[in-house]
Amino acid sequence: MPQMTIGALAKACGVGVETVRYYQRRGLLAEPQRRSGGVRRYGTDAVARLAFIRRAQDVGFTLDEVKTLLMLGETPNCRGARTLAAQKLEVVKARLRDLQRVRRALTELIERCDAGREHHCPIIESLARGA
Amino acid sequence: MPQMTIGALAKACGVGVETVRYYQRRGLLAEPQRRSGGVRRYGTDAVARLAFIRRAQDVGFTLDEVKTLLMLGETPNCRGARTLAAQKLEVVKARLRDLQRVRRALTELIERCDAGREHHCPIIESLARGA
DNA sequence: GTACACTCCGTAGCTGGGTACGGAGTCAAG
DNA sequence: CTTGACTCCGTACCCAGCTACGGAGTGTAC
Repeated sequence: MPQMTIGALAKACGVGVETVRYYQRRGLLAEPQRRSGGVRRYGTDAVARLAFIRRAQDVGFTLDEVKTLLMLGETPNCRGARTLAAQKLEVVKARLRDLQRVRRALTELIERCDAGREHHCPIIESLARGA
Repeated sequence: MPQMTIGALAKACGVGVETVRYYQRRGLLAEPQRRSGGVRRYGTDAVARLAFIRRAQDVGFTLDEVKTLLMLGETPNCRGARTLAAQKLEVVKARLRDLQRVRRALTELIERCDAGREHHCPIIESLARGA
C-alpha cells in the first residue's frame, strides 16, 4: 500500500496521529499531498522520515536538532552532522557524571539507613546537615 | 543576625527571591512572621530548611518528594524516607542505563564518521536505516 | 443508507521548576 | 527629605514535546 492515511502512518511508526500533525507544524515532515476532501496521503518515504526522527530522538537529539540533521541529510555535509553528534555526546557524558554522583549519594544514604541504630533517620539527618 | 529579609535568605542559600516565594506557595517553607509593613522576617531555621530543600533537590528529589521528606523529618519515620530514597535510586539507575546506551550509539556514529571514506554521511545513513 | 471509525482544523492544556512583570509600598543612609 | 535598594502581591510566561478537545466532514463496510 503505497498510499496511507495519517492514522496508518502513525501506527506504522508507533506514534499518535497528533504527533504526526505536530511534527508537520514543526517543519520536520513536509506537507503531504491531499485527497479530495483534504485528507492527507502519505507514501513510504514518509514512514522512513518519521522513523528517522524517532531514532534520532532516541539517541538524544531534540526536535530542533533532528530538523537540522534532516536538512544536513539533503545536502550531504558530514561535518555538520559530526559536530552535532559530538556536542550531544559531551552533553550526555556530563549528564552521566551527574547521575553517577546522585547514585552514589543515594546509595550511601540507604546504606547508612540499613546499618541502623542511629538515633534519628540518617537520610533526613544527612540532608539537613549537608554531610 | 537572627532576623533576615527574604533577599538575605535567598542570597545565603544561593537562590532567587522569587524562588523563596515560590517554595512558600508550594508549601515547602512555612509562612514566616512579618514586620509592620508586611515584610517577611526569617530566622536561621529558615536557612537550614531552605538548604535542606536544595540538597535534596541536588540528590534528585522533586519538590513534591522534598515536601514529603520534610514531613517525614518532623515525625521521624525512617521507613518512609528509606522507601522514597530507594525508589529514586531505581529511577536514577534506569536513567543511567538509558544514557549509557545513548553514549554508545553516539560514539559509534562518530567513530564511523571518522573512519571516513564512506560514500554518504554515516551518521545520517545510520539514523535513516536504523542500523 | 446508515452506522461507525477516521480525519480535518485551531487552540488550549499538561509537566516541573521556576522567572519576569509591574505598580505600589517600605526602609536605611546621607 | 530624597534617593535608591529592597519588598510586596498576583498573574503570566518560559522550556520541550506532546496530548486533549470539540464540532464538522469523509470514507467504507455491511
